[in-house]
Amino acid sequence: MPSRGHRPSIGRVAELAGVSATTVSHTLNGHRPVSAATRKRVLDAIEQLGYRPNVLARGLRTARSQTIGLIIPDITNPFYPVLARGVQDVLGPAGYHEIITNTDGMRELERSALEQMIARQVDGIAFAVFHTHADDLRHPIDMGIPVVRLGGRLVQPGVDLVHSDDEGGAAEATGYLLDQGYDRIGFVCGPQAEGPAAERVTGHLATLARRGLPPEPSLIVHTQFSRAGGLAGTLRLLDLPRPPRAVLCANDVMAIGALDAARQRGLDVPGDLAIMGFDDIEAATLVSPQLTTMANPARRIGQACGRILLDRLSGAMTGPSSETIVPARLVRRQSA
Amino acid sequence: MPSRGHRPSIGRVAELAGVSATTVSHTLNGHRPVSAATRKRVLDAIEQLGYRPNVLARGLRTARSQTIGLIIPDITNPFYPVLARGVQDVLGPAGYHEIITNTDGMRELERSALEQMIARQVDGIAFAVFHTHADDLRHPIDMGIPVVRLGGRLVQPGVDLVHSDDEGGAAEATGYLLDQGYDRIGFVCGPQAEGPAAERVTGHLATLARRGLPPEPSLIVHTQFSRAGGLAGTLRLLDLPRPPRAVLCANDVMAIGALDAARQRGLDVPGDLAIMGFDDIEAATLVSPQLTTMANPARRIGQACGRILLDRLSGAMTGPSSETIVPARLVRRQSA
DNA sequence: ATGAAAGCGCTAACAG
DNA sequence: CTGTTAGCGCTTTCAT
Repeated sequence: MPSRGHRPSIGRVAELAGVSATTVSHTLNGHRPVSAATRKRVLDAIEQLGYRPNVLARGLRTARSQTIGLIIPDITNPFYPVLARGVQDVLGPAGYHEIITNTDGMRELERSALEQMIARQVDGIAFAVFHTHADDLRHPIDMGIPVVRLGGRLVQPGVDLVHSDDEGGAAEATGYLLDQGYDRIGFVCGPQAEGPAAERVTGHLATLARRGLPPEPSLIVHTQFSRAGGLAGTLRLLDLPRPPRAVLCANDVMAIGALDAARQRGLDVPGDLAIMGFDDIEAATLVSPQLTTMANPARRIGQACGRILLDRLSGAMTGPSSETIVPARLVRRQSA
Repeated sequence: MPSRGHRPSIGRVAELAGVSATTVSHTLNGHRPVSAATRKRVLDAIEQLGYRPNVLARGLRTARSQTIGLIIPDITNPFYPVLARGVQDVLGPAGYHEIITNTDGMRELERSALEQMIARQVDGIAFAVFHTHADDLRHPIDMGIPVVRLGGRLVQPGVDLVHSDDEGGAAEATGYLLDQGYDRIGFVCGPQAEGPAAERVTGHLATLARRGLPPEPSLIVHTQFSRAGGLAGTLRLLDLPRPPRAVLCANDVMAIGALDAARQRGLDVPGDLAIMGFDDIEAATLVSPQLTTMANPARRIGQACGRILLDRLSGAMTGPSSETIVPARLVRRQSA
């Protein structure tokens, strides 16, 4: 029975087993052969004392903390937990843990989070923040810490980039609606296309162009990234002289607002009006009718991030920077 | 400019500033006076080298890692990120970081997570897992690590307990509906009341009893904890000879199923049928009509947990174990 | 107001 | 196959 409130050290184990600390160390991490008899004595001592190797001490010695830092705006935003889980899918089995810091999008907090990560000797950093100057990442890069940036498009030496294919996703969504026979599609976008939303507009227009369809400026409305915004934007489209029979929204929350608009006008969805969202949030399956949407591949992004970090840490990857684009996936729910 | 790939140590700083490591240490954490002149030289050196104290090394010396472990089933379940954020609200400002482990509800993973936490020298553990034997927590307790259990009702020496007031919340919800003039209330519950759901049934019945209303067994239906379950359960209630005009569901997802049932039967909500949920998930505001519900105080629970951990770590709290019950909050959205 | 030295728990040369 | 020794970066007596 381990004694209360006291952590046994490798030395205590060695003492009890009648061997040196070195031998205990090697039985534990197999860096050199240990005789079966000795191994058993060591293992017994460990068992008896309830010994667990001190990861911090090991890290001090080996200069590897087996920890990676994840810096995000807000774990409460449902996108990030999934991302975090994706990172852990890959890094967890390799013995890494992650520490997460929320910045609420404040630059000062982002910066201090990075310094904290350095102070904690993280082996790698996953940085999921949109608006950051390249300068802010200088310190970790100079320290030789691998940094992966999640989202955004800024290519920067020393920083690997992973993001979803918003452009391709929107292009696919638009193509899907066109294939369903809707030749005029409304697009409900944010105030001014920023971040991923900009790429989504681009993708939408790209498909129209590729299919030889002239872009109608009146079919693209700018509004808020919210349920109310989606409602207002859709109503504007429905009030057009020749309203579209299908609307594509920049995200699911706006699409839910579009459903409100349809209900308000007594339109059947998708009979009278087809509505598509983007992201595949949980609520997409909880509204009626359920939303057809492009699944934002948060988990895959996290996994890709984890793999890159692992490759950097093992030396399997050495280039100055890479870019990984994870495809969005069409999720059909409205049988239009 | 800091040199690439090399972390300066306290010794390097001391050297550059022309003082001893001791003095650098003390300028940093103010454990003894340092002359203004010296302080400036040290700070300059730190700035120049881009030095950050190694938290791991400090922890090795002080036997405090400034880290707490959070063990949960799945960060992807929207309840837990909010909980985690609550914990950080309190612990973050005190200089603690948290490492999170997902167990997917598997006992073996829960156990190994606990051992990992010990190996990482966490200063405290927040354990949010329903079905765990008291035995599993023995090791951390024996090591003298404060453990807070989140959810569940098991009172155990050495383990502080924090959970939401599911019973009181359901009692309040029932009272609210009665106050609205609904004298017969249907309750849609899970297969067999387990976990928090059991307390919610208890609370519901308690209010009925308190108001002198006889319990009608037929008004309590058992079904699945899902949207489909909520739909089926509500239909069963609506098919009763004297159907209730109000239904209270054990969670929001089921309540959304209840909305489906109303729509299917052409009933206006809340005009013909009032529907209440429990938890206040994001989707509660995204369905139509929005759900009146009892907000599960995840963030408050996390904060309470953080405060307890902090008190235990500072020695401000010393009893063998405590129980904290965080009230659920009524969120009115259907103006019935 | 400042330094020297020891030691936290561990791993990795370097012996044998 | 096993042990001795040094040292990772830091804090903390004990001196001065």
